[in-house]
Amino acid sequence: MQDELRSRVIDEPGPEAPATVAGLDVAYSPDDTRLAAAVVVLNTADLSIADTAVVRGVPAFPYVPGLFAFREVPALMDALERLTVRPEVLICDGHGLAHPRRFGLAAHLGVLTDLPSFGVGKTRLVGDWEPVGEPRGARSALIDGGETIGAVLRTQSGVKPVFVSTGHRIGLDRACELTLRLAPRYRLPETTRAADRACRDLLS
DNA sequence: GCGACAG
DNA sequence: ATCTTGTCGC
Repeated sequence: MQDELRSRVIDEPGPEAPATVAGLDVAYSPDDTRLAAAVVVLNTADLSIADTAVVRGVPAFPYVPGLFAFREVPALMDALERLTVRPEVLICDGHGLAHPRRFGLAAHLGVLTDLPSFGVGKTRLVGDWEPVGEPRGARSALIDGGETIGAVLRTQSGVKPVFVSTGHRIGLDRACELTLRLAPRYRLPETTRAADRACRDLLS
């Protein structure tokens, strides 16, 4: 299914200066029987919240590295459908093309919604990289099988870098640029932080 | 057979 | 992802 859907990924520069960006995240109950999925739309200009959609659900699939999207996509699509404001870019918690078959969660959601999308992951799934420079904004190419599949980006000096990879209808440079703009103070972009809070709140 | 393995 | 324990820094 991933090999099939991958053919629908579009490689283009993407929006120059999106006015709205959405963060997506999922939280689980301790026993793994329930979950909450959130999509929070932020205004890029001041990082204020433009819209929020949160839904309760159940895991649609066990956690299997490489098949992660099948676990979270159903609930995230439910949340996306409840949005009032249509975001210009989707920023997912996980990888885009930095995946064994080049079709991680961010690419999957991008194809299903046909919205520009990319992933910001906290740890690597596949790929190797050279040490990243220390200052904020430094980046190193994430390489797998001889091709660049993403970037290891330092969003804060002296803090562990994040893994940025494109999903659909956006280029890596713009994805990194946006990630930096959305992470003025913390390691993770405000989109991810806002979504993480929203779904965690609904779960508890 | 052994190590790696998004969230 | 979630839980636990401990340390560092503002």
